[in-house]
Amino acid sequence: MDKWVLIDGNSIIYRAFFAMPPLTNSAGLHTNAVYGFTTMLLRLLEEEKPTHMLVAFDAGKITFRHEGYEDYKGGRQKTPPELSEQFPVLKELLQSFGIAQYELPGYEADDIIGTLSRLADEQGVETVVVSGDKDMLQLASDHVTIALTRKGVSEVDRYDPAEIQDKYGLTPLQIIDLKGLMGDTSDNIPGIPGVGEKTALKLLHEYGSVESVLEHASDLKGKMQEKVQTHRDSAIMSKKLATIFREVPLEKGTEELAYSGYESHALADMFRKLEFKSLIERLALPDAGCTDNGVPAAPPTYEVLRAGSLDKADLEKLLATSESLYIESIGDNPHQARLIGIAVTSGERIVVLTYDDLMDPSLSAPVRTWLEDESAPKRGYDLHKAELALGWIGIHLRGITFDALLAAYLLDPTESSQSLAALIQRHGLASIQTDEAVYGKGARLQVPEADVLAHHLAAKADAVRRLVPMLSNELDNGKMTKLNDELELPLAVVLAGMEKQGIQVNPGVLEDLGAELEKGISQYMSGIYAQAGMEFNIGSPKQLGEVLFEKLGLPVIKKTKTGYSTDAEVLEKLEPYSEIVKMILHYRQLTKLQSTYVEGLLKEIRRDTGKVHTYYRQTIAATGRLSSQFPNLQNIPIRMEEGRRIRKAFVPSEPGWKILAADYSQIELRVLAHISGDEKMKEAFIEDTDIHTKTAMDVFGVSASEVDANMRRQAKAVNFGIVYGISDFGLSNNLGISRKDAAKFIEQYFAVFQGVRQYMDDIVAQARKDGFVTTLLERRRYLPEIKASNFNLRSFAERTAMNTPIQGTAADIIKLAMVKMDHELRERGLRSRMLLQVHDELVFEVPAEELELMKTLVPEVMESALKLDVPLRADVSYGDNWYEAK
DNA sequence: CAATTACAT
DNA sequence: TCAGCATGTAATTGA
Repeated sequence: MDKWVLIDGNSIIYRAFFAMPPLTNSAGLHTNAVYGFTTMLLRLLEEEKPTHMLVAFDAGKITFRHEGYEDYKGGRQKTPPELSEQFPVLKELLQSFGIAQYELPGYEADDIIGTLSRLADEQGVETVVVSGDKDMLQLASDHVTIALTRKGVSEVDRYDPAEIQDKYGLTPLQIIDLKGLMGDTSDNIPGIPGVGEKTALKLLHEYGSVESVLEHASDLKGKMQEKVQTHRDSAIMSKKLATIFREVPLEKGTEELAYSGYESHALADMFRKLEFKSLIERLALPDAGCTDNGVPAAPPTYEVLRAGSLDKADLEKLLATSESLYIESIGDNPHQARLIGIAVTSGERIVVLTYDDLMDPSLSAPVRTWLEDESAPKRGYDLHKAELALGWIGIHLRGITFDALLAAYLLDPTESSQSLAALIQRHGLASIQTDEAVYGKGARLQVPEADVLAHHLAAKADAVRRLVPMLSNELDNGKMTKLNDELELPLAVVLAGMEKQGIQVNPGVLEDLGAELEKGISQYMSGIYAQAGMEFNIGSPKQLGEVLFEKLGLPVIKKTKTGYSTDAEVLEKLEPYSEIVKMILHYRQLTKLQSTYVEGLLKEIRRDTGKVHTYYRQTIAATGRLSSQFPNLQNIPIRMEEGRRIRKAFVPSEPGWKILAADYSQIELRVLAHISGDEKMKEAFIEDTDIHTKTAMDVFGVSASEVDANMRRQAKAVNFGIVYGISDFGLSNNLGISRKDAAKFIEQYFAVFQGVRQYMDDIVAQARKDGFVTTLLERRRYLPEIKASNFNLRSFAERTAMNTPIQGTAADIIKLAMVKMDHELRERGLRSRMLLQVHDELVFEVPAEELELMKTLVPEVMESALKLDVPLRADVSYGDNWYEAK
């Protein structure tokens, strides 16, 4: 079976250029676009295994489209020279790959591809068209799928006609009509001014084509009719321009597109010229001067030793001079992860112990001693996870001095992958085998034979050894060394301690609650069935939608991509129409509590200890917050009484002890007051007044006694909005007022808190200038999209620029408090234990005799964690369980 | 595996 | 004109 892959060369190289960071070889030649293109090619070759392949290019500037419309592609930015110089390089590279390329004067790449895809259709050949241009969707058919690049170049979304129908409700050919109506700024196709994608789709769903829309123009309402009438010609011309010409007189036969694999030497030479070292290794291409084919690239320079092959003294010596270690465990939940081996490097010597080796005291005694030796420095990757995996088999990891995962997270917390493989790639190190290749995946996951495992772990430990100095250096450049060494690294140890300690959960409480919930659920269920007049799966939004909107004929408020929306917001609006709606809301509430919190939590309780052990992830949230998994203990209900009762199940693990909780009051607004320096806001906190009331007073210009509940509520919403990076739309949604009123509100707010406005303006400007924002402790977040031309992307980045320093600094502060608190507990020899962190709250279990001390110590530590221009405040409470500690 | 929904701060 | 408030995890459904 033949398989064709047709690539829109211009489109892809353009995308690649803008998606990749700048890259040059030592001769100063820019190579980023070619590099991006190449990675995409390699992926396609692997995934599609084409028998025929073609990269089509636009030839020259003038095409037949200019004959009717001179401004076609007018107003386009000139191609930057950094990109132009890469075109000839790409063409040369394609030659080395042995991939056909084609261009024809007077036609665009689209037309060439359109013509070939028509041939493919006629001959029934499976074909994939690769482009960054949505126009190409018009070529989709039973045999032709369109792969559109998504965010960068290596990721693509594939579309066949069914998916186009799903996404747009259009046939492939109607994509042309879509363009005819909405136009395309990048090609300077006008369409109908004022008609965007939404409107165009609505029209097409109604009338089917541009021509039909024009015919029925008189049916349209007011403004819309006017627009369509005045721009009839434009619409027709736009449609013509958007139509891909599929009858190009090709001079090439399809047999010339045959692809039979690349010749390693030619490709290797090309890659060397471009200095794509990682690709040479990835494809195991031959070294220069190496005559025969298939010689593996750059063999590892290190020596892999098994524990058994070293005598004790030799092993101890190696450990004493260790540079890095890698500890491997398999499984998502580190508390249940299976430890499978450890590798320790010292220069070019790497010793590996498998799990069995580690369980054999005669082999592993020195290693165990070393792992637990606080004074023996350890540099590794994800040692937090490792500490847990080791902890559960009775080995206490001590002396962590560097963690490549943490460092990578600090360097760029939004990077999509912080996996070791990704770090290796980003730093241009020799790539290693994927875990999937070594361990398999899913059901076939298994630990390989010891020798294979040893080599894999050695490769990882070696990579860590090479990464440490690079990452360290990068931290230094970003002024984050202190943040790393004094906050995140110590915190990782504190977290592991809290997690190993766990929190006691009383299953009886949950079971009783579960039984009660069950009763309520079945009552609501029968009520809902009765109202609906049928039984159906209430948990299925699809079935629920059918019942509500078709059977019962309730008005449709909002739609999702797949059907009717049935979220709480919609249901609340539907409440007046039918009794059933309220029952559904209650039913949802109860089933959520039942499945997530009662059943979910019960499943996580350890049989032996009666505790749950969450896992705090320190390298996930872009702002620096922690996240919690297995189970998530950061979203246990509190607002609604029914849910709040879940907290009664969280109890002290020793008789007579209490649960003590302390939470920061308004930490984010205090942080904002500090970093913005806004005098009014600082004053509010210094005087310790209720911030929302104070805001209401100032914004509405009334006295404290005149602030009613509604005014305070609105002020509170504005304060929240401010923290999130406010927009009039967001606020209007939240308060249920018009956008205009919301805008007025914000204006009044800023008139009062001028320092806040100044801060918001400054931080966005700064983000635009530097490309990133920072917290008080220099935690960094990059915001490349702040320069995007797309309004949504840019707005999102702007809000993030406003929010991240606030939320991130709040995260810094509580992390500091945790490290200090841990220190205090040890220093003072207290038995109290820190158990949980919930963003602005810390939870402890405390023996009776320490209660009085802890009631003052905990808030003291929290409030003094970081000195700001406004005081920090923490409120303490305690009780026999988490519910009582309120 | 993506989409929807809902819980927390 | 368009579109739309920050950060997460988890359960469930259904392709």
